Amino acid sequence: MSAGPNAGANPRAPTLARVDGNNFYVSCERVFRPSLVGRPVVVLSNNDGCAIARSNEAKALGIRMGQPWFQCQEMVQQHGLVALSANFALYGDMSDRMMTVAESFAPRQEVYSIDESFLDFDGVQGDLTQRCRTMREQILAWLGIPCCVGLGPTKTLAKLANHIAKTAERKPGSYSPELAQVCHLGALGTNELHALFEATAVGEVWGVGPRIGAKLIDGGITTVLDLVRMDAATVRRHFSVVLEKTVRELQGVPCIELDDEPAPKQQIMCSRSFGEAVTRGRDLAEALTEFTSRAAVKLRAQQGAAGAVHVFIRTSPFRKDDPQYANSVTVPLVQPTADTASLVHSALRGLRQIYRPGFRYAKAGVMLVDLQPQEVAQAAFDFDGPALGASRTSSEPKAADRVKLMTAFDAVNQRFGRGSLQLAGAGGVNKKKGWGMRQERRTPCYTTSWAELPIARA
DNA sequence: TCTGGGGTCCTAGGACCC
DNA sequence: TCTGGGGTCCTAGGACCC
Repeated sequence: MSAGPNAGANPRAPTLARVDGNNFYVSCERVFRPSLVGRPVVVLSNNDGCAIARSNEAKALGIRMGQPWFQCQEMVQQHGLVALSANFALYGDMSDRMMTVAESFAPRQEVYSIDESFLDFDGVQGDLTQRCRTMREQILAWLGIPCCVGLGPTKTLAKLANHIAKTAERKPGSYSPELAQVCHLGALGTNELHALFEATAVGEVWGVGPRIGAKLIDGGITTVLDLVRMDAATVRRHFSVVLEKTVRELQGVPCIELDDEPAPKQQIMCSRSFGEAVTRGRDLAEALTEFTSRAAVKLRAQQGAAGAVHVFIRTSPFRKDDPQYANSVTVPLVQPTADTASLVHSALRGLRQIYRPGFRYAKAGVMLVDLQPQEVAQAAFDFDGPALGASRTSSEPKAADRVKLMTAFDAVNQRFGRGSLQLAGAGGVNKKKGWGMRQERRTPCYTTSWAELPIARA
C-alpha cells in the first residue's frame, strides 16, 4: 500500500494540529507593555548575548535568529529597536496558561516546547479548521498571545502547515490569505497541495537543517515538492533513516508518534556563559555549585537519580587572541543519587581535575547523566545499608532522609522564590557574583513574583 | 568590549568477547 | 610470510530542533 504524495487523500489518517505562539517571548513582553506593539523588539539570550526572539518588525529589519546583540545595537538609534533580557520565569508561566487553553480543544496534547504543542483530534467531529480558529481567538483574548495553527495528517505536515499559516500572515503575497493564521493541509485537494509544496523551500521542512538542506539543493532538490516526490528508500541510502521518516511523513504516512506523556529526561544539563571572563578556581567552583543545584532540582522533579556528573569548562572560542583551553570529565557516583550535596561534591571533584590556572574561562556547565528512577536507586542503597559507605557514621542521615530533606528544600524554593534556601558554597543570593550573567534589560516577573506584580491604575 | 542553553536521535568505530 | 568472523556494548561526534 502506497500512500503517495497526496497528504489529504487518506481518510483514515488522523488530524494533528500544531499550535505555535508567534514570536513567543516578544509576545509575552508585549502583553505587559503594550507600548511595544508595532515596534521592532528583540529578546536577548542569557548574558544579553544574541537575539533569540524577534518581533515581525525586527525580522523586517533583517535581524537573524541568534544574531549577536552587538551587531544590532546601532539599530536602537536608527530604527528604535528595543532589546529585552530574557525573562524565562515569565515565559514559562505564560506558556503553562497557553497550553492549558489549547489542551481544552482536543483529547490529546503533546507539549513540544515552551511555545508549541501538538494536538490530536482523533474522534473529534466537525470542522477542525473552524475549531482551531476559535482556539486561536480564545488564546488571544484570554492571554493576549497571538498564535498560528497548522493541521495535517502527520506531525511534519502539521508543522509545515504551521509555517505556511505564519508566513501567509506575516508576508502578504507569499501564500493565499485564506491560509493565514490557520492552515489545514488535509483539507486541500492534490493540486492545491502540490502548488503549496512547490512554493515552499525544502529548508523549511522540519528535520531539514542547514547541512542536509545544502546537500539536497546540491542534488537539485530545492522545493518541498521535490522532496515529497523522492523515493523513501533512496533517501535512506543517500542520507539517513531520519530523513527517510521525514519524507514519508510529508507523503502522509505517520512515522512520528504523538507523545502525550514524555519520557523522563536521559540527561539534565545546566550551563552558562559568564558575564565576564572568570580566572579564579574559586569562582568556577561557586558557579558549578549553583549549576549543579539547579540541575538537581530538575532531577528530583522527575523523581530521578543520577549515576554520574559530567563537568566542563572552557575559554571563549571567539577570543582568538586568548590562550584556549577546554576540558571535561565525567565523575561516577558510588551510588546514584538526587542529593544536591553529593552531586555538588562530585562536580567539584571533577572541577579540581580539569581546572588549569592562567586561562580566561567563558563558560562552564554540569550535566547529570546515567539517570534512573529514584526508587531503583533507593532500593539498591537501602539493601546495601551503611556498610557500603565505610566512612559513614550512624549519625549521618540515610539516603532516604536526604531525599526527603531535598524535597522540602525544593518546596521552600518553589514557594518563596529560587535561592531562598541554598548551599553555602553557592555564594549567597544578594552578593554580586564574579561569574554572574549580564541581564541589563530584564522586565519584571509580572506573574510569578509577588514583588513584581504589575500595577493597574484607574 | 560584546557571540545562548538544553535537549534528542543516529552512526561509525573501537574495545572486547567467543 | 601468513593474521577469522560475528556479535555486543560504549563513546564521540554529527545533525537536528527550539
